[in-house]
Amino acid sequence: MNYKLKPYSKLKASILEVEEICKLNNLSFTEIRKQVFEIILKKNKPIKAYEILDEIRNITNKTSHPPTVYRAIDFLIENGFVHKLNSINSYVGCFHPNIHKECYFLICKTCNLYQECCDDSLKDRILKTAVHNNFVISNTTLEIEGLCLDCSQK
Amino acid sequence: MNYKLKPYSKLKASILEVEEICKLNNLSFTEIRKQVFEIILKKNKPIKAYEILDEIRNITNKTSHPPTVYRAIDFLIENGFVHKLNSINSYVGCFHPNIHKECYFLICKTCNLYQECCDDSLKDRILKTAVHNNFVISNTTLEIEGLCLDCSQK
DNA sequence: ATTGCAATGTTATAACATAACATATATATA
DNA sequence: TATATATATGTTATGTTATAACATTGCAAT
Repeated sequence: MNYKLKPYSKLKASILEVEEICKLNNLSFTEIRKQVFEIILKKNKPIKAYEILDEIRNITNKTSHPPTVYRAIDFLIENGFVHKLNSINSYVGCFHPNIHKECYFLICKTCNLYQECCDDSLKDRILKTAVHNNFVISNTTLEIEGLCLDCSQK
Repeated sequence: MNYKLKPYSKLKASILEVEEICKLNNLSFTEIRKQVFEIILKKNKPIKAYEILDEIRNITNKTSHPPTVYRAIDFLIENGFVHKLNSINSYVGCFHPNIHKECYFLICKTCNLYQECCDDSLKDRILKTAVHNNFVISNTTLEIEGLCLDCSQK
């Protein structure tokens, strides 16, 4: 059955999913990594590294430092649980960690909400373009900035 | 006739073309802006802002500061003469300043060479994806990192 | 000539990210 | 179980990228 999850459950489900993936692949989903992942998911919008750092400090009451956060982010990105949006130096959780590492993004300039758009024909088109240019892709950044439906109607 | 230009002429041609565009559109292509543009073109690879700054200091024998460079870059980007590659915080000259502001890029991880790929069907596909998501595009970042033909054969 | 505006100069600092080394914790192996 | 090894984290310092804010200059319009 395909029922909707409440936001809270959705967050919890994502974490459980990632825990599962890590277990299966022998990756250590440590406390810090879990905290950072949860912070990113909770925000539900692109979040900055130093914003995460502030959160970590709040949660743990410790004087954490940038490398702590950046290392956790690196781990999460490497394993496809989080993506970086280069155009705005921010990080977002991945909605389909099981399916793919690469995503394309629509980012609303006004409300900051983002959508992953994992359109296969787009992916295909990009691949074809690369092939046409004799180019071997290792990593694609596609970020579309603009206005979402709600904001474009205001 | 469609003959090739020597690199020097090509650079000069680009500068003349931009001068022309500026004249027609009443934009002031000042000395600094011209210098920065020329430095970017000469490098012929993605170049960093502080690299440009060093060059400017060399050329002018003055103690120039970051804002000088960033302002010039802003001007050049705004008017479509230069693009920023967000994934590597670098800048490149635009090959078709007359035709469009948006370009897509193939960036070789090994030799750093880049190609603009202004494939219409790709552009079309991106637009369709946006429309499908009720999204109004203002700005698109598409950067494909990987290996160019030469480097992939080594 | 004077006013206004666009461009540049200058100082300082904000925002983003990593190097390098010390310490702790987990895991594997004898 | 003790020891070695690798992995993860703590900590300090610094590197890199970018902008705010205000002063000055130079040109253009009235």
